[in-house]
Amino acid sequence: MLDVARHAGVSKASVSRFIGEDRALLSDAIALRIEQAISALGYRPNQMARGLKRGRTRLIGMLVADIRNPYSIAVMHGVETACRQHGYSLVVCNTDRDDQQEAQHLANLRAYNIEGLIVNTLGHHLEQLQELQQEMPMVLVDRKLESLHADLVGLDNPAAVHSAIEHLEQQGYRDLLLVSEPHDGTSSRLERSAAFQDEVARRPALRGQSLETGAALARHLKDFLDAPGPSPKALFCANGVAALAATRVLRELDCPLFEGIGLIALDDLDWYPLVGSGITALAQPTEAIGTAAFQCLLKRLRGDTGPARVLDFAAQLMVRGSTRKPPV
Amino acid sequence: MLDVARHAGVSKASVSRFIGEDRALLSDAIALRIEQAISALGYRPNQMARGLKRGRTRLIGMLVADIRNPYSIAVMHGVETACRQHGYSLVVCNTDRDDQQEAQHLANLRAYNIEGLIVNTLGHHLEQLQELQQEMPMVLVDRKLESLHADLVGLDNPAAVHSAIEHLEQQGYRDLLLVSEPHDGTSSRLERSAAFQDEVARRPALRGQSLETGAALARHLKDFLDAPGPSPKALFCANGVAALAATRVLRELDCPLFEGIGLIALDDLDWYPLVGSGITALAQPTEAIGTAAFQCLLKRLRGDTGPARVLDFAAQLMVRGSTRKPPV
DNA sequence: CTGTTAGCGCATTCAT
DNA sequence: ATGAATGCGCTAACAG
Repeated sequence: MLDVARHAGVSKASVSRFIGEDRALLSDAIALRIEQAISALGYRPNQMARGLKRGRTRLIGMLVADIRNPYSIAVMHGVETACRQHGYSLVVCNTDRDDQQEAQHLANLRAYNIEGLIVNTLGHHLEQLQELQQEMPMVLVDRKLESLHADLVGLDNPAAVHSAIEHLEQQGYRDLLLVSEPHDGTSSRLERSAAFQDEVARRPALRGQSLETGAALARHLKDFLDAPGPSPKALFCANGVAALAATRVLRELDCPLFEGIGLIALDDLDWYPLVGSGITALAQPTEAIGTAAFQCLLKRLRGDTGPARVLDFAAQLMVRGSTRKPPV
Repeated sequence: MLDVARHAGVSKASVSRFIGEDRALLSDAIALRIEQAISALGYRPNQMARGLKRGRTRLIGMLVADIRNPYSIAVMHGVETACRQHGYSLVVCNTDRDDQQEAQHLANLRAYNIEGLIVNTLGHHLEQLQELQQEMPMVLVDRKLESLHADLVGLDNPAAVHSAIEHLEQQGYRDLLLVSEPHDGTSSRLERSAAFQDEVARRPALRGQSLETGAALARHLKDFLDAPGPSPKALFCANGVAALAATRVLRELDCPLFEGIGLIALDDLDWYPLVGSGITALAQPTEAIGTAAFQCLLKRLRGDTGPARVLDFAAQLMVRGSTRKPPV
């Protein structure tokens, strides 16, 4: 910076003003000389130093539970795009669903003076999160934590489950099985599970049970298929991971996809059309969710101190073969 | 920090030593007092300031062409794990295959004083990359850029293609079609394409052509299927994206998967077993590739100035239904 | 072993 | 409209 100042025959202060938002205060002559000096020397301001001085690092942090989950990726893509459009950079931390890593990453993010945080993890370490929230705005994605009073962005789970069940019932399915990943406290899983019970309870024609993925999935699924009861049967997979696991098991059981059994999944993955007659899905507007999460943060950064917002997005039903031909 | 120093009745320097690697120089008594003061005040050192002073930010940058490509995610997961194990944090920048965004992100990464860079992009902006390479170590993943003299980590493409063609030939396929994404200069695509031509040329029994994904894919693929010629026919998809596109088209053409035609894909995705009779694949050791990329960087950061290394990993053949029952 | 001093690169008073 | 001076939080050289 000193080099630039000397090269332009001005003071560091003027260069600083040129770099920052005070460019209007400079005379055209000086601004021009600085601009030339900058490009002549290939000068790039050091963001670390700027951040240190102003307290604004232009950095947003995002805590992700499972980076290999396509949902997380899609949301993160939305967040990153929005960040860039507003001059922010995104620091992504993946916890691999590990509590210790979550703690470690939270500490790191704070050490790097991020200006805001987007959280999509288990949200254990409540104290740490609360501390962080004193220092910076925070928004929860797909996770509700009542005690945190943070902005919430996610799917309208009851509505999504409603359309799923409604669709299954209309298509003639009568015996439903909810397949989810283990309930580890993730609010969206609980919500979907509760909504499922609820929907089934209010429809006399339907029967509904639920199951968790895991080692015993194959056995339990077989039991479900073999058991007598109302028919036809259908699976409702609560997310992409569950859908993958369930479909895998169906194949292992030599169950023709999807003649003996229906299937609908929450989350729409790019390969769903390719499996069997195609997997019916409820697509989440992941890009919009990501964008909204960043927008929330931005509003807070700009001084909005209103009450915590809750943004619920709607899922879109994509009908494919897996719910189209219920056996009689 | 000053607070901690006062609370412990010592100087900032001692606190600094405690924080950093000079802890051994402190007397037990003082170390203890500092430790207590730190936890009493909940003090966390500011990484920005440390980085500013020492020139070591403990930050690694990674430039990714397409964050929605599972290959990139898998490699990135490997890199991130390795980073964390060595106390580094990873800043990921996604360019969405856009040259301008690549330039922008490169500038940003420099501004944030990252210590090393992992590149998995088109690698246009050669000048910028070369400049950066003066300032920090750099490793290319799945991309060769001769003029850059950087460490290279990736797949042994000729060997991988060799096993693919070998497998197809052994299974009885005779007419092969390579499906890749458009050749945008990506070295791995070129390598795979060249290796394909090469392998086919040295096998008199085989015929080989190639095709790029895009709007005309469906028409071209139909032409291939309908055309007379040696038989049976098989597709070789050069990566996961191509495999998705090709399989989608096969379904649209009502081609039973995979009775009329064989298919093998480079990259193994989690849903391959579920499509038709299963998609045969060559799995890349993505986690290992990511780890190796970081290790290269680490060696350079520790002073290794030897010649550029080239690390080629081997793919592993996963045989599934798509190459198992060639029609007669 | 420990404290003092002097910056890292920049933004911001305060003068002018 | 511009420059000089001060300090952000920390580390490194030097003394002691």
